[in-house]
Amino acid sequence: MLDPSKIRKTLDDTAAQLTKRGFKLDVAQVQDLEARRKQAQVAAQELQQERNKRSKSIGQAKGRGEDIAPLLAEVGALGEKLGEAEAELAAIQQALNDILLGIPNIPHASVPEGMDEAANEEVRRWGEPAEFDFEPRDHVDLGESLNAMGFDTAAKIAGKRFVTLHGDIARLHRALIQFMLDLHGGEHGYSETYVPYLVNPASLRGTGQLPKFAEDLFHIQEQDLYLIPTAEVPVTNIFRDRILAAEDLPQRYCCHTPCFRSEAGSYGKDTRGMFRQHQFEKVELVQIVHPGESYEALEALTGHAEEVLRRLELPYRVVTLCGGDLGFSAAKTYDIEVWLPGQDNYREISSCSNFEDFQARRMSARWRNPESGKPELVHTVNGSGLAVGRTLIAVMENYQKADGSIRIPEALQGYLGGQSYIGNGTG
RNA sequence: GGAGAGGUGUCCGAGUGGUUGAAGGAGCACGCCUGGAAAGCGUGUAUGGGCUAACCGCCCAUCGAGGGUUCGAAUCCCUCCCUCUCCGCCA
Repeated sequence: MLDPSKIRKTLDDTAAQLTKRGFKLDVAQVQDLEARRKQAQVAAQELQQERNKRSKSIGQAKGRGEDIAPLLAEVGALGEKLGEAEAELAAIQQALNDILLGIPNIPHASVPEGMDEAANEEVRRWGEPAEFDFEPRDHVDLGESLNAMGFDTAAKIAGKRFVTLHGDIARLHRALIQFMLDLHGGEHGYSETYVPYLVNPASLRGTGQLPKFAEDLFHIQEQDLYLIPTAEVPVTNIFRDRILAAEDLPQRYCCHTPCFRSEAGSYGKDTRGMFRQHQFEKVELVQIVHPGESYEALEALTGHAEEVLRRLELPYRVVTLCGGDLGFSAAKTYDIEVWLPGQDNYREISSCSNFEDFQARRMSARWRNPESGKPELVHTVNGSGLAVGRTLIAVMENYQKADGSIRIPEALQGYLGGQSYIGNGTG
């Protein structure tokens, strides 16, 4: 959420900044509601003040043993008028709040102009895509020939966009999780965390998935709980309604969870394989930082995610998302894209974002600034480090051999009892 | 799941309808005292919002959440959430 008083004071400027991401703010509507809010709020508060004064004097009269009947008569229809004024104010505030909750974050000045991914800017590239002296296969072919991936089986058990993994591929999948957690926890200074996979609506409102993006989530009606679409939701909400001491910043968490997404808006997109699934594993990096340090934190966090790919020796590039491609809550996002020989393309494997105070305001996550002595909003930064399913795909496709076997990256061999190949081949 | 107890400010804790935004204590900040410190004494110390160009100031809201009763609710009633104790069940 943007700062309501700032929107009020710099409405036109705010609207102009939002056009960078293709969002049209209805300035006239906000102005109208705001004017009505002001009028209604002043009216309601004056009536409340009147009520408070009279009630107090009734109490005082009663304390002195006087007859309060005439005072009660005087109050008359005040209560009714007050009720009406409060109801009117509540309705206006509700309407205003609905609009406010639906306004996306303002893109940072360094975010490139543009409306779709074609306008994203590549900032760096690492590694060279390997040359194969045979036609490289994609992970679906590889997985099925190894009898290690079951798309049909998963469809039978659950439905489309699920997978079963077996044997060494399942072990490799698990090893990737361990490897990532050890790297971020052990070397990058993140504290490993375990969280609920079901969350309440307030948590999703805090990070920005609700109220606008309910159709992307799996919802459990009976208890009104949602399956998490990313660990970002439960981890960031650890700090909802909290005030941290200055010395508690920054907070850095790494967290492995499954993620659940309905993929409602992506029918027919990436339907082959396990690139886009309803359920996937991810190791998430989350930082709660001093507002002056969030952009340094974003650079550092992106570097931490990249380090996973460097250790696995997987070629990748980093792009800055343009305004139109930016997620709802983000002020700036770097996508990390890994090379996939099966698609002959770089594909997203991590998304690292600075949300500035957008999420913090929604969830009232604050720190006490010693300079002012007052609670002020923190900044939140997070990113995937990395999406595990996609990393598995990348390892399989980049490390495949002509006979369909897969070499295991050196960084992972220790997690697999020293094993160096998966499959029938010896290399 | 059954029975009971409870959720108050940074923390502990009083308050069961009326000058209570909230006693008292702890903590913290500043001042006095001291050679310095401790102790002692004094003062201050919630959050959100509105009016205002802004400061000062004034006002409104908030005692788990949401409704209700009342001129007036932290206090009474209802619903929900959470915590604790005992019993049952259980990975």
